[in-house]
Amino acid sequence: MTQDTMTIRQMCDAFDVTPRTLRFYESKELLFPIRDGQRRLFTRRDRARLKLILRGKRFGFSLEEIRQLLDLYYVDDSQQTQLSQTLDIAQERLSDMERQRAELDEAIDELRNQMTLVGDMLSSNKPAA
Amino acid sequence: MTQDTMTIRQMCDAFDVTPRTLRFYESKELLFPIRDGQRRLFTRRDRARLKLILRGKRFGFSLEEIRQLLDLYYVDDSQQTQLSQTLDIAQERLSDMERQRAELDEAIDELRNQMTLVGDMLSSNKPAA
DNA sequence: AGCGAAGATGACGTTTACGTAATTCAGACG
DNA sequence: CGTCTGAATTACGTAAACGTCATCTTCGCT
Repeated sequence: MTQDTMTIRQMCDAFDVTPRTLRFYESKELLFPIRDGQRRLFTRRDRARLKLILRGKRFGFSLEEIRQLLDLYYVDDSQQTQLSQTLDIAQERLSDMERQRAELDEAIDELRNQMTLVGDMLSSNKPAA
Repeated sequence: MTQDTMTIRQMCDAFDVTPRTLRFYESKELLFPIRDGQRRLFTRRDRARLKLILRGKRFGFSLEEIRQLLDLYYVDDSQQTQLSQTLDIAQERLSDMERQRAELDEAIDELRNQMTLVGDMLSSNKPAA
């Protein structure tokens, strides 16, 4: 079974990142590994967060934006007063993402068309050569 | 009617970018404004390209990646030999975008769920207070 | 002729997101 | 006990994408 905590190297292998990256994310308060002496131990929670971080990056979010999004996923009961504010942020992000999805659909269509055109140019000229 | 060419300021107003940005894009060969003396004049083609550049950025592409994509959109006949190679690049980009689209769907779903949960927490605790 | 606004041209500065040593430390092992 | 290995810390370096002066031209007016 998957262990409860992982060393930095295990994390690197599992997620294909460097130790530097993990330490950097910790310094930016995106991850909170516990310590065994001075060594970092990454918990299941850290792994879940890292997964979201890497996804966020693929979407073009900055680490700071990702940090705010992560806060939404890990809400503890002491934050109740901030919840509705957080919800507002989430609503904006959601709108952003839906806009982005619409744009992406459009862009995919355009790219497909363009590729068809280029493909036609290729196939219509080759026979002549 | 929209003019055939635009000054740098008109471009900035139209696309909400700075002059520096436009000059920078020219230096990176993303735009090719013509010159009137030493002044830049941006053509319809530059406008089309800039639109694609800004969209590409929203998708998280680097300027260099965008430059390669732009090449796909502005193919002249002298490039025939490179076309199929370009097509390969396009195919990869397309796959990337489709993967991103799938991930985005998933992320939107998760975010929606999370928001529902948080919303429930809010509405179930308020009455008690 | 003179002036102001728009634009051009360097050139150095800045932020983000790490890379890359150099050095240190702590536990494992022969 | 010496050493090797994995990891930590510190700190300087870097690429991308512009921002921000400081000059310098060049029109268009008055």
